[in-house]
Amino acid sequence: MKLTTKGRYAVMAMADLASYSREKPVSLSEISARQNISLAYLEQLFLRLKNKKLVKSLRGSRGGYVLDKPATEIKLSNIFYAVDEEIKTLNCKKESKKGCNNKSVKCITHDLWDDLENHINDFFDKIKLADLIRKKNEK
Amino acid sequence: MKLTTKGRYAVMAMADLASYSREKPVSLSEISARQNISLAYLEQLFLRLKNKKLVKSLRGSRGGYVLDKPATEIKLSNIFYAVDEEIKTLNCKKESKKGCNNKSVKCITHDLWDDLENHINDFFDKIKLADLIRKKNEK
DNA sequence: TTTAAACCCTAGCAATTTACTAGGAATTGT
DNA sequence: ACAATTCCTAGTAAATTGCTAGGGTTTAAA
Repeated sequence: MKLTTKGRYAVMAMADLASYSREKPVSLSEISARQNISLAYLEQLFLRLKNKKLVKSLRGSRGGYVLDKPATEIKLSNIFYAVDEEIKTLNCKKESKKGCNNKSVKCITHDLWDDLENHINDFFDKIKLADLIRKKNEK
Repeated sequence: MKLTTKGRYAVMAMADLASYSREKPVSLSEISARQNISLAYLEQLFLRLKNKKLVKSLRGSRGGYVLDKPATEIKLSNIFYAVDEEIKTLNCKKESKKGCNNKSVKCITHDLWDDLENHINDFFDKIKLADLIRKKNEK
């Protein structure tokens, strides 16, 4: 069970953006340099973040990105969702409450994995981008 | 972020074992049939579970496995650890509290991933095999 | 004493997923 | 004009996953 770079990088980049885009947009090459993430990979992530209205882009020279809403209103779960970082603990269907592994009954541990998924999602639901920045500045 | 079959199957198999091995050992082919997990794959998992003293084997005909300690004393985290299902959220080193991504400073989100890891581990530390069985029987 | 049912153990491998790279097009400030 | 940027799609090497294969060894029971 491990976090992929998609989710990890997306949160890192958003935190970077939130820290540095007070006055002017931040270009991906800046973020790339500061966070050590390849530029082309960042571009892919920001396409999705833009589609989900988490960031706004300013094209052309001196362009870049800014947050599309206050950092206090962006949950980490929003970021994860935007870049398709999925929390998947079940292979049986979630909706159909019975019928796992091609059987007619719910598997023994079905509810367990469901609980785990909720447990993790709660974690990301509770934390806002602003919380990350605050923590960083406190040090 | 997804759970691999190693951890998932191991917990399912252990829950099955705990439910059915009251009087006599349970063979892997029984578990394989009930849980829909390939026999050869189960064998691999049980080798590890045995090494970590979570189950005891009885070889030969009519043999099988039994729990090596009461279901109340087996945490899900023990099972995960036994089969190497790792919870990994960081790619930077955990011990060295600074120095992520080949840089000299801790990355912005280092503590976040650390917290997430603890959050997930807590979940598996709190739940015992016996809890799964109890839940199942209550229904 | 033979046989079958079980555990024991290692190696290998196909399919999938991940983590990118490549290559270009469109936009805009200077 | 031109340099810096975002925009967009494809492709692909490496790693990981989820097994399978194939041979042991042990033991109860016929």
